[in-house]
Amino acid sequence: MLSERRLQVLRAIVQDYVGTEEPVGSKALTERHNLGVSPATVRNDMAALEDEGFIAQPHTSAGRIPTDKGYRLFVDKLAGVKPMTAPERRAIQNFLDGAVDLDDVVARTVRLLAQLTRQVAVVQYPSLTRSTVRHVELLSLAPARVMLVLITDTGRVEQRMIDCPAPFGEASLADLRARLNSRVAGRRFTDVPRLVEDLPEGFDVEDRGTVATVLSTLLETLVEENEERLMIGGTANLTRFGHDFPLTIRPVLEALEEQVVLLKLLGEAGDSGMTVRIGHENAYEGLNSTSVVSVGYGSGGEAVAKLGVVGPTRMDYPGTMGAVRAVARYVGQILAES
Amino acid sequence: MLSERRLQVLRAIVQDYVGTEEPVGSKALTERHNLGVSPATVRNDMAALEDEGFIAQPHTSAGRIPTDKGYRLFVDKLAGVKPMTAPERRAIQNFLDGAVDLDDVVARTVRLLAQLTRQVAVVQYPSLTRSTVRHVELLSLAPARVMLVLITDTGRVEQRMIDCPAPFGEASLADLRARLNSRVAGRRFTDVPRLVEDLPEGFDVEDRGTVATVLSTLLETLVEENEERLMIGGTANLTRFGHDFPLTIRPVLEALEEQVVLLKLLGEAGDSGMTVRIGHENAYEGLNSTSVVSVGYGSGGEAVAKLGVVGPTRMDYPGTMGAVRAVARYVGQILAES
DNA sequence: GCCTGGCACTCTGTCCGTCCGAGTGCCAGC
DNA sequence: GCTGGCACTCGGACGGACAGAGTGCCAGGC
Repeated sequence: MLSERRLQVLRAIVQDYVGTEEPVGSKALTERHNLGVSPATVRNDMAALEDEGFIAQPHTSAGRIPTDKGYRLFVDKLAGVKPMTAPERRAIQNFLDGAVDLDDVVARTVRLLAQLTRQVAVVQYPSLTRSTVRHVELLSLAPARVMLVLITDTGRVEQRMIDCPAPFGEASLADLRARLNSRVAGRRFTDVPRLVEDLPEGFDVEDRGTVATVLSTLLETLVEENEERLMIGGTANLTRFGHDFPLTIRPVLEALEEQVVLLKLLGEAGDSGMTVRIGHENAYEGLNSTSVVSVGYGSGGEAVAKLGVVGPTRMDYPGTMGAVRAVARYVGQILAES
Repeated sequence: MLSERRLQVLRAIVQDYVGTEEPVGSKALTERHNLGVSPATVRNDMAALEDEGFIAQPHTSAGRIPTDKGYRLFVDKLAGVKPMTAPERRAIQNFLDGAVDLDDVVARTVRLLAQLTRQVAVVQYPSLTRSTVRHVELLSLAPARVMLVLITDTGRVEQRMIDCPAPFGEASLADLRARLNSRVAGRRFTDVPRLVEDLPEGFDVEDRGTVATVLSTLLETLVEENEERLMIGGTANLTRFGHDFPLTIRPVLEALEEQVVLLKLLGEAGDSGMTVRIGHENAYEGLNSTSVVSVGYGSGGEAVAKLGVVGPTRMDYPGTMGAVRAVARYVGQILAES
């Protein structure tokens, strides 16, 4: 186990390195932090920390920089979450309050997060699987062509075109619409399959094929839309990434374009509480020099989607975590109100 | 007026510079192109071209690089559009054919363009103003709450929540829905205001307020959605931008996040035919070192939106223009089929 | 036993002078 | 009007010297 002072030294190293972006040496450390010991002592501590793998030297006779493991310890044990100040909170709320619809909420959230953290922000659209049905609408566009429109409690709308196996009258359509809604309106998406299972039985034989087609399209929509959408922003902040530009930034930009990768990234994060993935803890190779801070958000107590930021491992963790948490909380409130 | 040979020299300079990314000198030029004259002669020509402002020297005793004006001349007079090869065309078509809905078409187009041109691709969603109404749906969510859903012929769906001034019965709603659709279905969006103008007159006095509210929301939707959406991709290609990274790339990334800027950029481009904006021809300062190649695309003969790429002024114009044109053409076909 | 000051060592980044090559502009001659 | 030749300029690469920062280790003190 590391002594209390060694932990303090690690904390000081992380803080200084995050601030200056340069390897930090023993002398500078004692000057900037009241450790109450001499540089020589700190050197011994640093040697120990290096042995344990928490810090490393870029090259002999340079200062130390934290390793992923060092950041991990820092985040877990040494740093809290820095709460937002009151003015910041007000600014967040004001900014989000202006949103007019779901797209706008998400867009504003991305902007806000990127601005607050000065990093790349990622916001997942509220997921279908966890939300509830507000309404299902069926529109007859042609005798054997129906459009299915699905409206969720978060204001999201999905539509699908359906080619029916047989012509389907307006009356039958209205009937189906009514029955469908009476069963699923207000219910969770995950419950829908069970709830509509026996619906075709109530219809005339010649209509059953169409009803079944409509239902299976509805169920498909639920599944397909689990490939959820997301929005990213603040990519310009990548330019503050580091010195050795093109090589660092390129894989990150590539990863950000792969929604699949990002969704997996957010998905891996725990459902409740904040998750911080540091450097190599990220499964995706291109993000090995980045950290991802993410958290679920939702309108009720439950998370319906996630949001977070992607930044260099050398980031201000307490501040970033504070901003992410605060934004998630306010977005949740906004969603609950609408 | 420049002599034929001087134009050839300019063309050679542009081609070489685009290929090597390095200032090109007189000797190298005569070696790589059959100009039939000696380096000394070429030097004279280059001096003349520099006087006219078509090329410039980064510093004394270096080779020349084209100026924006030089690229302009190159694009206008010296270079054609390089057509895609047959296999390329097939690949484009195959790739786009797999799309399942409008979002997917746009997403695939962005990907494709970015890949073909190795630059940043921008694709505008088909515009509402130029498309036609497929269907307008009204859903009663609560006694005095209605959801308006607008479906376009390009498959796009927009929804708005409406708080009615007075409760509005199901029967009135169905009535309004029917009348509204009979008037606007299949019509162009620009014609809608005129077509619905006198609609409230057919309703009971107590319903007229609500009808008017619904109509004004519909019209608002048309206008608001003129702030059209777009999708970008291939930002990772920015890493191939140049040597002096952070400074060049940052403003570009910032511009790309400002949809307003991009939309204006595309909007400024001419309605028909391909537009190439080179360097300082772009009004937005951050894009002064980039060129934008854009073209309209649409399902019929008419353009419903635009797409294009953003890249360094030092780009392969003929190839880029060929790719942009080809993609626009095939996207148009896809939209026409669906 | 732990902390401290001192010392020798190592490595990087920088500065400076030199050198080389590429490219230019100009001029006289064909 | 083209060409070869020539002197000139300038940037980039190379290499040595130097300063600064940081380290590891050791002997001594609390």
